[in-house]
Amino acid sequence: MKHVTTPAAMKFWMEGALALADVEHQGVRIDKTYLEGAITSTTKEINDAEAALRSDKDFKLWRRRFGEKTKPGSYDQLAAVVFRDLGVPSKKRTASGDRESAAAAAFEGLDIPLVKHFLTAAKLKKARDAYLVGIQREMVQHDDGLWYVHCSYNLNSVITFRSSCSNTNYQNNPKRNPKMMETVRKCYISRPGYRQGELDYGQIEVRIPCPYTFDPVLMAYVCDPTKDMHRDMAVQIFKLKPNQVSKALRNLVKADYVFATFYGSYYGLTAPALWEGVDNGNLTLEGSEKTVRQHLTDIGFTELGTIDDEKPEAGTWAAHVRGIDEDFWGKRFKVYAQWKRDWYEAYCRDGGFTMLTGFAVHAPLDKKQVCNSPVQGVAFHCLLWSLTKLVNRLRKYKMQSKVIGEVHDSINLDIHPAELDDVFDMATSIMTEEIKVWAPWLNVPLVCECESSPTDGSWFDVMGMAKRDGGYVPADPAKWQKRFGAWDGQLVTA
DNA sequence: TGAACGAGCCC
DNA sequence: GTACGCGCTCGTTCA
Repeated sequence: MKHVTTPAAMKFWMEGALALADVEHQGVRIDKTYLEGAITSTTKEINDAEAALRSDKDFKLWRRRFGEKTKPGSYDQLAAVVFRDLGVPSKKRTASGDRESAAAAAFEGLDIPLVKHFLTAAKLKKARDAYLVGIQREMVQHDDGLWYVHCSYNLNSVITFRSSCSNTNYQNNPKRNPKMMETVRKCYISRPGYRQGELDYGQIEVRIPCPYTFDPVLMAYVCDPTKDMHRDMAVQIFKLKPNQVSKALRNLVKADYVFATFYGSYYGLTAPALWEGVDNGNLTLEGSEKTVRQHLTDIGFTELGTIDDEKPEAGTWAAHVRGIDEDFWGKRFKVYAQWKRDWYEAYCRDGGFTMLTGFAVHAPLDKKQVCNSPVQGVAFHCLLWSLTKLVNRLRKYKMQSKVIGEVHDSINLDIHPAELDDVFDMATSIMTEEIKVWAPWLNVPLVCECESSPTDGSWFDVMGMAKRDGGYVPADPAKWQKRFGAWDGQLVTA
């Protein structure tokens, strides 16, 4: 057998399991009073949204079709009413092809109050039932009289050798939707007198491809802090000057083009996503009132173009993005593209591959999985190695700070205020320097981003920290001041 | 009662 | 020649 998991990888995995057991044992403190209030108020909002749904003029069609079986939470029923009774043309079908898709994306660009009320209620129900009620079900009282959840971290359920988390899943708490994020993350609070801390591996998903591919362009992007791949791609895709790229447009390109394309997407999916994305956020050019949509019209893009087996018609947005794809893999990241071909060919020849961390894989995978899983797996292994070191070192030095969670590329802690600088220095040393001894194959630097809440803060309250004059302070002091008042440094208030 | 499915949240 | 990777949890539907 050519590919065999190394004894070192086995040992690493077992030690990681022990460290995660310690994380599970610590648990995350829950604000029980806030949680109960949030469930009550969210329930009220759900009732209001469902009342609006029931009194909508189109709801009589729903009644007529489903009668006593009417369920205002049913996506099946929503699809029937909208795409049959209202005669709205559907853009896509479900995976099985059984019916029209009723996912939120299928209604983009439509202004149907019935749908708006349904989706408002659905989002609120998600927040309440999957998150708030999930936390409530799992929380337990400790001897200190306070309430905690103890999630399970699993190392045996992910084919890429990442971790997963269940009961409840700490790894998918809302972050993008501001209201949902606030509602849910305020449940997770610090132990009395502690701070919520977060240690992120910055850009790890574009750094780990470097030791596999040695792509010089990618390596230059992650080694030079003045370079910005997402901004560059926004400039190219939207034909702008760098200073016209807003943060929101950069984020759109980052999520819906760069990452999607790295993971194996293509213009057939990314072109429509960008086309609709500029309208969803009503994006404008930086320092201007002009919308990105108007800009696209001005430079001649007035049609998305069709996505089918044929090449999209010249002059359409789809044809333009197709050209971007060709440049992306054919020129900009051509070394990465060649690695993908070589790596997949070797997998087919050998019946498997071995990750940089020594994990052998023999599973039947498609090309995307073969090329993505060694990157995602190894990115997580860097996190797990660091987490294990940190857990063991905090114990060794009898420190009071505790690791309480992990989200693939970040570590969450309850940090004792007196230990704030020490924990951040220790973590930075482990995550950026000591890791190089364990991972000598790293050919680009790894970076650690430190975040903290005020003392007694919640997960909602964490903000970026920066080291100045030997100690850590808010990276954006004005923002911190506005939200929390004076920076409380390492003052011990408990 | 349980499984399949569709949906939506995370990295 | 190909068409976004990996999870967990929920409600609906149906056997």
